Amino acid sequence: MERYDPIKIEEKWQKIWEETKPYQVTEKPNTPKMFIAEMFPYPSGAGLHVGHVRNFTIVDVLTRFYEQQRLNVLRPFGYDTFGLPAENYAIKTGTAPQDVTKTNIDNFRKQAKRLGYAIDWSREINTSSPEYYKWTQWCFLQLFKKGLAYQKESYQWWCPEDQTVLANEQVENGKCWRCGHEVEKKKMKQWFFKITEYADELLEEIDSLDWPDKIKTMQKNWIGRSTGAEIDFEVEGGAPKITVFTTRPDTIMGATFLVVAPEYSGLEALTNDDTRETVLAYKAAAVKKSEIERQENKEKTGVFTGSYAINPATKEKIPIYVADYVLAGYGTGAIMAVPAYDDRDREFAEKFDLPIIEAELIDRDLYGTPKTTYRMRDWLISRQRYWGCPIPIAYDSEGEPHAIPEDQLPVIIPEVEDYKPDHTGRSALAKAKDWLKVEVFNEKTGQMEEMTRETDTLDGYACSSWYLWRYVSPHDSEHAWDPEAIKYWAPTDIYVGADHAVAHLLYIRFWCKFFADLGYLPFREPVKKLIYHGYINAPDGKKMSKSKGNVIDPLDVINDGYGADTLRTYEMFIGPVELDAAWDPRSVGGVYRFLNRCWALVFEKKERISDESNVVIRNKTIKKVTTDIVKNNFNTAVSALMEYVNELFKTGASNEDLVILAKLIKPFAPHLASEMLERLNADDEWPKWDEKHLATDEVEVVVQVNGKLRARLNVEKELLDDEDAIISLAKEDNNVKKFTENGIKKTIFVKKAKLVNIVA
RNA sequence: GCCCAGAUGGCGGAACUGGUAUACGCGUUCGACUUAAAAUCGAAUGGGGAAACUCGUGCGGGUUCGAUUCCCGCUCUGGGCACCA
Repeated sequence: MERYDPIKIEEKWQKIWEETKPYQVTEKPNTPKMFIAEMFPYPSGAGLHVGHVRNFTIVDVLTRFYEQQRLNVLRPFGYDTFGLPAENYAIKTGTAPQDVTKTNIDNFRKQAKRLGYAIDWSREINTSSPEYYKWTQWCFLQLFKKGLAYQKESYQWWCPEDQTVLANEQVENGKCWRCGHEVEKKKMKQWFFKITEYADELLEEIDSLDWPDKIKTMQKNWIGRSTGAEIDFEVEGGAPKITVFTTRPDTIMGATFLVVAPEYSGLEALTNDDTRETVLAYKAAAVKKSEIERQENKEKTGVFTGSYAINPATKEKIPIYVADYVLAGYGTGAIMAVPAYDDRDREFAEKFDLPIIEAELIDRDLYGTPKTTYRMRDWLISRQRYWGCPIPIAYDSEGEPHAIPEDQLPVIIPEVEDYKPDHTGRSALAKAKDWLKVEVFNEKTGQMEEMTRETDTLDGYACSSWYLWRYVSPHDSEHAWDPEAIKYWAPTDIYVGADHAVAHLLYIRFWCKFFADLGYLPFREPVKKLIYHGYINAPDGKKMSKSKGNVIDPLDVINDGYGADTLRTYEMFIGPVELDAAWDPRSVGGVYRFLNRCWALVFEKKERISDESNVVIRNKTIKKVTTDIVKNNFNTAVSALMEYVNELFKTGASNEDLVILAKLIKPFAPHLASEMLERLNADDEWPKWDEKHLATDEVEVVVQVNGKLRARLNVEKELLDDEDAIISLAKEDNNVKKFTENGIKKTIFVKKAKLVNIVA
């Protein structure tokens, strides 16, 4: 008797898929398409972890499900390869990041193939390959040409450990998202993408997206639109007027002082000989404070600048303070303080003994001009790192930036000896002296000129802001994406991931809108449906980590003899897709037993019954599994299959029963299903259910008295249409009679629930 | 502090649109097979009770013939944001 040997059959089918390439697709104009992708992985040296497997398997289940329905399904794969881990490894060992990356990609590819994913391997992309980042640079230049990539000198988050600036989104609790070191503020000239240009559209289109509410809310909060007004305050003694932003212009009668941020540009002009020293010292201290320090100590601090402003409503003379509770990057960096209406202002007023006036409210538009501001800032994209996409810019002798012409792309990352950034604040690219010099046409002088290249590289998020579109024509050397192919495949129908709720998912929307405006994309939202799945924790419920020694390696699970099908099916069965789950080795065994039973039904139990015997459960199971997969209830889809198999064990199985089983299980356990289908001599086309076979001839009607279950009646299906007959049957039941001795007030029959409730 | 999500057996979790709470899996117990064990197969399994029955979905109220589901008020847990004027 043949035993279920997953290792053997998985090897067999993986070899077949490698040779026949059944998942390689091309545009078929008359066939409906489906474009499904996961958030592509960063290929670490550790290889796939169980979270990757959950991510990729969700995509695979959907891919196979729609493929079995004969849709034209694009399911590509790629690697997000720029970034610090490879670079830090390079610094430590002297190995080129290019080489480390290649090794890791090879390993990831091998492991993904071992899991039997239905990937179109001809479309693999790698963000650090020159043929890819050439087009990342092209994207940058489009933004640059439209003025949406620009330079600005400002205070920025700086990670002293990684020697680079960070975007707002990359600072978590005042610490660098990569190394965990506390970040500082540093004044630098940096490149930005003007995402705020699209703030309104990014906000307003959120509601129309088929995305989890959690993510939608996070994005709305992140953009943080607030409407209010800007109000000018004249300053006594000739210093420039101060414009404040407020959401409560109606409270101006109660504004008893002004506060400006430490980084406020006109700060020094507000000081006098007596206050200058203290004010500048306060500023220096505030700027130096780490984010952690700011958060830990929320006690209000500040100093008087020495100047007074005139409240335009009351004409009163009010003092101007500098305090770090006012943020330079929001609004105008200056506020009117209304201690009677604002808790923070009150705190400050109490501490510095400033007047608190419960003044009357006035018309909002009397003294200000309406203004909308956003919490979201422009996206800082410069990184002082070696292992990133070089920014295709060169500077002339005046320090003015010029685009590297598109026909000179890609700007290849130069080879250097030492990948470490030096302490000039420039990346290791600055060490490639020959590379730094480039001849570029200067449109101002009308001449070719030797210029100096930009040494910053792009934030890795730039590379992942357009990769979904690259998948449609990954080897196109003429375009970032082919205009015809993008029309057929994009936008992405289903996108699956577990991270990047604001950053990546906001950036990709921003670029989509930008390129739609340029006419390169025929849609304005890149992702129709987003599946945001939970993490998988260790059996002890804690996060898996190398240091805790509680990491489950998916390849170990496979090689222990369970095989890829068990691993895949288990991870779909582990719980609701959106929730975190804890790994349970014993449940893995349960899933393995289930697959064994599927095998046994086909290969060990040879007696077959008639196709009619199980027609009801068969149709029910088809319906349940189909609708569950559409709703992404993968755990209950697997449960339904388990129930079906348990039933087939009890009743025996017909040939048709087994064919249906194999087809339904294929998205989860494709190797086993292929083996079963081969034996049963059937194709894998997704089955349809027939509504008329969803109920048996005899059905059970539940009888309640006062909402409590008192009897069950078995009646002919047709009798459900006869309410009076059912109710009299129910009343005749002996147990029901016992509870209705004192008379019946009312009866309720619910046909759909097959339920009678008698109110006694 | 603000916003979001959640709380169901010993455990992970099911439950359509307000209609039989605990599907499925794990664990446990018993039985079959075996010299034995493992594997496999079968049965039982929310608490109390001999049973009839009764109590049960975080807590307290409410609406309803009927509430895990809807409403009000709490508690706790997870996540996000956090001096955004």
